[in-house]
Amino acid sequence: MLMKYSSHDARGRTVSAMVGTLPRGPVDPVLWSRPPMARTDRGRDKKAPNKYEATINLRETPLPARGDLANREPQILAEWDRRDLYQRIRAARAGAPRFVLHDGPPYANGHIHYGHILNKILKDLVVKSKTLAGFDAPYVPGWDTHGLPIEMAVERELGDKRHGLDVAAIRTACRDYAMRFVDIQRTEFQRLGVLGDWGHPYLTLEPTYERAIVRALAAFARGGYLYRGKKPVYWCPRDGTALAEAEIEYKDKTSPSIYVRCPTDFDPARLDASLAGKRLALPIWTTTPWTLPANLAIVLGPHIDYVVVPSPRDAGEVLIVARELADTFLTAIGGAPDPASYVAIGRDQVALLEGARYQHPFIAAADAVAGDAAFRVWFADYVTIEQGTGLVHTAPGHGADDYRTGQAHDLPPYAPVDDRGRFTDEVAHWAGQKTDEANPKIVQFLADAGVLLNVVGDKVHHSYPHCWRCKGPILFRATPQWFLSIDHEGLRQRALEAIDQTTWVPPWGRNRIYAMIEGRPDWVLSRQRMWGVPLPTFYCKGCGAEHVSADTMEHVAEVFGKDGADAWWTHPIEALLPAGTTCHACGAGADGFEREKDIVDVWFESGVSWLAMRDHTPGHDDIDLYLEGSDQHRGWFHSSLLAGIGVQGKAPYKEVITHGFVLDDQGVPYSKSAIAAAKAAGKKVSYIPPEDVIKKGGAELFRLWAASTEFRNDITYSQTILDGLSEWYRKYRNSARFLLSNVIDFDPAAGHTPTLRVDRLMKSRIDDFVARARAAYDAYEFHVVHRLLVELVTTDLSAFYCDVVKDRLYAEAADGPRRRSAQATLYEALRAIALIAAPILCFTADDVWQHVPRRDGDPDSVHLALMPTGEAWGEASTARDELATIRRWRDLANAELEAFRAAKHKTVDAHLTLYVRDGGAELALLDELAAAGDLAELFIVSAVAIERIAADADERVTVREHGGARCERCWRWYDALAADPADVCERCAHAISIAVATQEK
RNA sequence: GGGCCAGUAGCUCAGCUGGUUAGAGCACACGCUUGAUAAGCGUGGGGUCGCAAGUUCAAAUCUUGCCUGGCCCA
Repeated sequence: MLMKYSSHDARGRTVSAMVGTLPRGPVDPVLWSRPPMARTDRGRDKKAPNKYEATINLRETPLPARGDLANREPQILAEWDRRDLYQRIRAARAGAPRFVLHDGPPYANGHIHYGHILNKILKDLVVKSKTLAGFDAPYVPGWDTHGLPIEMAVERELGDKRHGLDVAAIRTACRDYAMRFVDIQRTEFQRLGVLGDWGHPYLTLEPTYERAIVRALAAFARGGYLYRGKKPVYWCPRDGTALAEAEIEYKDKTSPSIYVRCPTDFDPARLDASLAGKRLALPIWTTTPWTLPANLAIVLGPHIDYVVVPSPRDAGEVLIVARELADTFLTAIGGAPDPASYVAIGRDQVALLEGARYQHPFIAAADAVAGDAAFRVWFADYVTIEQGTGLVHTAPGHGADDYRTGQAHDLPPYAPVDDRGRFTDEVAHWAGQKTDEANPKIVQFLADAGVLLNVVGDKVHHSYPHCWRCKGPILFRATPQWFLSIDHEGLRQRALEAIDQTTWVPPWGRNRIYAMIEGRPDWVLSRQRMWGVPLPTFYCKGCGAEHVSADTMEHVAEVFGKDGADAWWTHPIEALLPAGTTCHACGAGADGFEREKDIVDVWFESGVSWLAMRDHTPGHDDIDLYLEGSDQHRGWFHSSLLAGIGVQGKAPYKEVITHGFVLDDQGVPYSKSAIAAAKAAGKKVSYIPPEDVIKKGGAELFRLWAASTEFRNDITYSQTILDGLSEWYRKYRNSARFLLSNVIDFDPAAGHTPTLRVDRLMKSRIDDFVARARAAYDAYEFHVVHRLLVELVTTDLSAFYCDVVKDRLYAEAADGPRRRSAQATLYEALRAIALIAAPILCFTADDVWQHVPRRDGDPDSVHLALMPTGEAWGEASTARDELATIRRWRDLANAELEAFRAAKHKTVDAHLTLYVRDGGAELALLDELAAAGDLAELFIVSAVAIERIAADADERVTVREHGGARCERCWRWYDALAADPADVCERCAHAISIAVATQEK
């Protein structure tokens, strides 16, 4: 076998084969190996090839210079899939300490966006880093598949066809729709390199999941948390159905505009002495006269300034009104604005009105549904001074704000309007009439009663909610809903305690969710929809009694577990009830029951995912971590916590991590819609579709982006950032190539260790890096890992160690101790940067790993490997100090060499003199390095001399031409060269003889 | 309007419990190299630490207010 002057292409391979250190294990030639870089373009070099170049230890690496990630990532993914990498990791970590990250289910609707990308990659960083740290860290993705957006999308797709379909058929269409997007999103998530059990995700529409939902409800029912109450919802009187926020369209509408005075017996002199002897009335403004029969309170704003104005109709009466609205108010009721006549009322005096009684326009106090609590003045933040009077007519059964006020002051959500929008018999004059029919009659009635301040027929044109289906105006109306009581059995308190037993990252997450739980009202569980899991309750057709039974629910749960929630609509009612069920009130049998029509809030569904996982994937009973965007303090963290407390008495998680939102460089949320809106508003913004990035630079870029940013804050995304990350990627990849090409002939089993001082120092630096990177992974500080990697690769390896050690690697005898010592360090560096980067650069690190000479026990994928432990430099570290010394003197020398180079000299021609202060550790170190003959290498010059100077003299470096003779092989200058060949140095002569001898074997 | 959070060079990040001329990488400029070459090395410029008060011998670091932005509510 001859290789002495063989072609460049063959050389690397030949040497490698000779020492037998090609990567062991299966190597797929198509995927993992690329032809070595052709060097035929060398002919273009200005200089002729060095005659000794063939004896230099230049190796090739099969790792291509360019990532070509857009093409290679899919190949690598296919390879992972073919080798069943995820399941092999599971098998490899069987029995190891478990770490369970529980996936928050994205909604199965639409393609993934940047928020998803960030979230899934962060989760993958956790899972991969835990796996490399030795944990058994499974990842089972999930999807939220029920709910209104899907149901609405399906209704749109079906169009008029939906009218002929029964519930089961529509639900089937919803299921198909959801599954379509599960498949789409699964493909998109997998493309990001996220490893998980993609073949068996958890889905909220699976029968076992639906069973878990009902089981959780049963647990709450057993504890007595469920009750039926009333709450205002959007209601379409033509379709006879409740509507969700998303089903509302705002359109302009003309409505009556009425100002109504409500007299009080409150003495206005208490507001201001000048008002003594007057009567005070409260003017309210509304565009929905039909809600007046349900008026139970008037609300003022605590932060609004009020004035008292004279009534234009009645000299003995004064009206209180928001100062800002006084003029428009008086104009509207036919008076003349006269600021001089206004009496400003201090906030403290206005506050005296709290709880004051007023007289309803047409209902006597004795007839009030709320008894003594009705018809009083309260204060609330939602009062504005945009329109009206600054005094808000409040009907707890007909408005969301009104409802809250009602809750706060023991007022019922009174709504005497039926499903068709007709007044019930409770309403004296207009019973049976539709609200829009009754409106003008009510206005006339008010005028006749002398409480209308403006004139009959005043109108207002305003934006008003309409039904998305029939396009008609909607009502806000309290209807019966199922609630989960938050304060029953101390649920709220126990949830708050559980918050304090959970680790929140970042720590302020604790305060955020704490405040929300502390202040939240009861949970409205029911939704008037089809696409979900029914609330498993029944009603007795005979006596109307509710049947809310934990035993019945558990029975229903088992039915759902077998047949799915469709059973609610398809099975006979007897199949849904345990045998022998009777009405607790009248004793009627199962055939006398009817089933609930409402379904469960999807937040309750996702809130029990931890419970559903127990049946889905064994070993998920003990969840460590939830990781979602910070908006989930309100959402999933919140619902999961309450479900956890109610069902098992503790939170379903031990630790909760949140990340911020993806914003562009101007702070605009990075979503298609927000970017479009910002664009419309004249901002210079643009949206880069994720698929474009993947096509250009691969998903690895997204992973770098997610890892390099401090995710607990909001995260900026821009082309500039991607460009910067691409640069770093190239640096990483090239450095890995350099390392690979210089250890390709290194046999890890041969027992070489770093022996030279600088090699040992560098090995120590790598150990420190590894230890710190691991600590950063433990703290989920991926951006710190990223920074550590950048610092190690750019500063320590590329700019320092690799540069310095090149001479030894190339010029020393291939198997010489000085070269092996360097290789031993480079080998550790290579392993370290592959293993530490693996969670982040999951494709590239695995690619690199394929070419790393294997140690016994090394797996075929980096993701099956274990991270090294490393050893952090302590407070006092001689290695750190010594490296700092070397780097500092290099900096001093480099500054001097700048001028030397400017004078058309090469650095390697230089002879340096270091003027080092006597008596210190620095001098000792430099002396030692000089004695070992390693100093010239460190400065990449031909020679370095040391001069001792006084301890207070100025440190400096001088440079001059070395002179003498230049070695034709290593290009350094010497005082004398070798005898044979006569144009190289002694060292090179030796290396040549060894190389020739080896080749002739 | 309320709750929570953030604001350090063009970009991404350091800067611990307040203490020397605020650091690093990338980007930029200039130079070197051609044995990491669609690479590598060196040198250099660049920051009112969001703004304003205050506490202190001393503040990017503590306090207050304000501005800008985000999330969640209203």
